[in-house]
Amino acid sequence: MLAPQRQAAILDRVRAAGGVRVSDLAAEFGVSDMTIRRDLEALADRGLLAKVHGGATSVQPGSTDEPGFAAKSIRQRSEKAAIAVRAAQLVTPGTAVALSAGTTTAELAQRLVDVPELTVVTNSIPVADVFYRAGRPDQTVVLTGGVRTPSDALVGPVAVAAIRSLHLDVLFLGVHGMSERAGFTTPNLMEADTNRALIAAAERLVVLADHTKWGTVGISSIAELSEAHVVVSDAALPPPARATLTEHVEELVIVP
Amino acid sequence: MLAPQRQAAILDRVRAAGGVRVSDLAAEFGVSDMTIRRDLEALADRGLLAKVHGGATSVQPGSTDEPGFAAKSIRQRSEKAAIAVRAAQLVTPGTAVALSAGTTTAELAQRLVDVPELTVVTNSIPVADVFYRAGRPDQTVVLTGGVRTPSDALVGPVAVAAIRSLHLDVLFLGVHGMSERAGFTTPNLMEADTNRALIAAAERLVVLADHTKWGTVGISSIAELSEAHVVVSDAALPPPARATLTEHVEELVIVP
DNA sequence: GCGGTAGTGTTCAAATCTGTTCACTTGCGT
DNA sequence: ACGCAAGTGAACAGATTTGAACACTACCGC
Repeated sequence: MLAPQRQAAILDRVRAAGGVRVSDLAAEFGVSDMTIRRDLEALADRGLLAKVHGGATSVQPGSTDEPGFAAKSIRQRSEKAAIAVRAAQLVTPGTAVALSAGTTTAELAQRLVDVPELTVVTNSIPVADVFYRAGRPDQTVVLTGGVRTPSDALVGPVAVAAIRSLHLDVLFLGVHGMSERAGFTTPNLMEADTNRALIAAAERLVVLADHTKWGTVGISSIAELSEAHVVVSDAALPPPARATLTEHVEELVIVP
Repeated sequence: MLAPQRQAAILDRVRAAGGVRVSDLAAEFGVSDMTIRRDLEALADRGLLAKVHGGATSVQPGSTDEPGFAAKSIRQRSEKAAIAVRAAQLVTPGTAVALSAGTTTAELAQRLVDVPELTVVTNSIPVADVFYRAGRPDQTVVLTGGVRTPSDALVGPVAVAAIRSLHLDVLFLGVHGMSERAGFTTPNLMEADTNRALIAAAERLVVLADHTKWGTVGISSIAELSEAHVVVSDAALPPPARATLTEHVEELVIVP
């Protein structure tokens, strides 16, 4: 077995089990402890796991801040952050806003903890956590109920029923794909249901989608392009996409 | 198991149950008391929990509580654990159970992750977390929505509405106080509403209450004593309390 | 108050893990 | 053929973790 293969396998083990032991890996791959240690050191240098006495553990997300998720997505994250900053400007103090589940909306949540008198409705546990940790007494956070998906969203009939009983001023929706034909889409059927309920409960719809989302089509449609009032995206969005979006939505906001 | 993994697991337990005992953890992880103490010390140094005589508690309540309260709650933990073990025996695989918020129900949750085909409804984020981390595909966990209280319970109209749409076989209810006159009580008005909704949605009501709860009266009544089908308590419950409870409820279960 | 029980921290030894150094093999290009 | 760089294994000294013993302390019931 080649070293890069072995390291990839180690990484899988760490991700799956949460932690590995040097001695176990050495026995399993039939190499010496030293070799495993060197593998772990290489992986730790790339920020893919954390070396500890006796082995290694997966890097725990959220413990400190955002320890390098993967080198390649750094740039995309800064675009998401920029989109979140711009979207935060669309929020008026004292209103009721909804945030769907997703990394971009989680980023937006961080920017909204300073908005006074805000009422926030979300089906994302991480998003609710952001506001809860801030602990502002003038803000109200409502978590919709439901069944938890692997991406920490709450979905299903309970979530939909909870959302139906509420009326929001504006929904910030993170999507997985958008195209002229399919509109806004997600790969998760249950999440699509929940998101449609959120759209129905909100006066206005703001979609947050970086340029990589254009042309991607998830299995399940959430809404037509024309249902969005505002789409916030980044400068790398190609001109044809801009033209199509401008045609369908009230306002297309591009962040630098 | 690696030391950092063990410490992370300890932290989870503390957050879920509000407190842990050294001896319990030592038995659970198969290490010596000293090792657990050193883990707790390391975590306490990082401000992640508070060490007390006999174990550790979540760092939250340290600011307002009089000294001694935390230690006392730790000492009662083994009683709560025994109550949880006994209550777990009342659960039939394949049924739909509800768990209210509270440290005792969190303890019970740990005992229920091994029950096959279980559907769990709860308004407690820590309880939902316990099942979510176990990640059993045959179990369904439904989190009711609502506004988050300082004790990580979800309450309010959204929670009540979500619960009303569901029908459960049995509810395990943790209470803060019980007495003949006031029945089962809690100090939190909003939680009382949610708990009443849970009672209405469930066929049977099992109340979990260690002996210290007898004679305590919270501001808000949840239910009459006679509304409970089963009460599970511990051996330190005084004879007069036993007599009164036996008179009102179908079954009084005392754990040794 | 006072004794008994349970919990705590210190100290020490054993076990285990770690990184460094050096030797060896293998594949590659000059 | 030769050098050489990368990868690996072995040995060893030093560091870390763990468990047990023991003297000390805190808490509870009486």
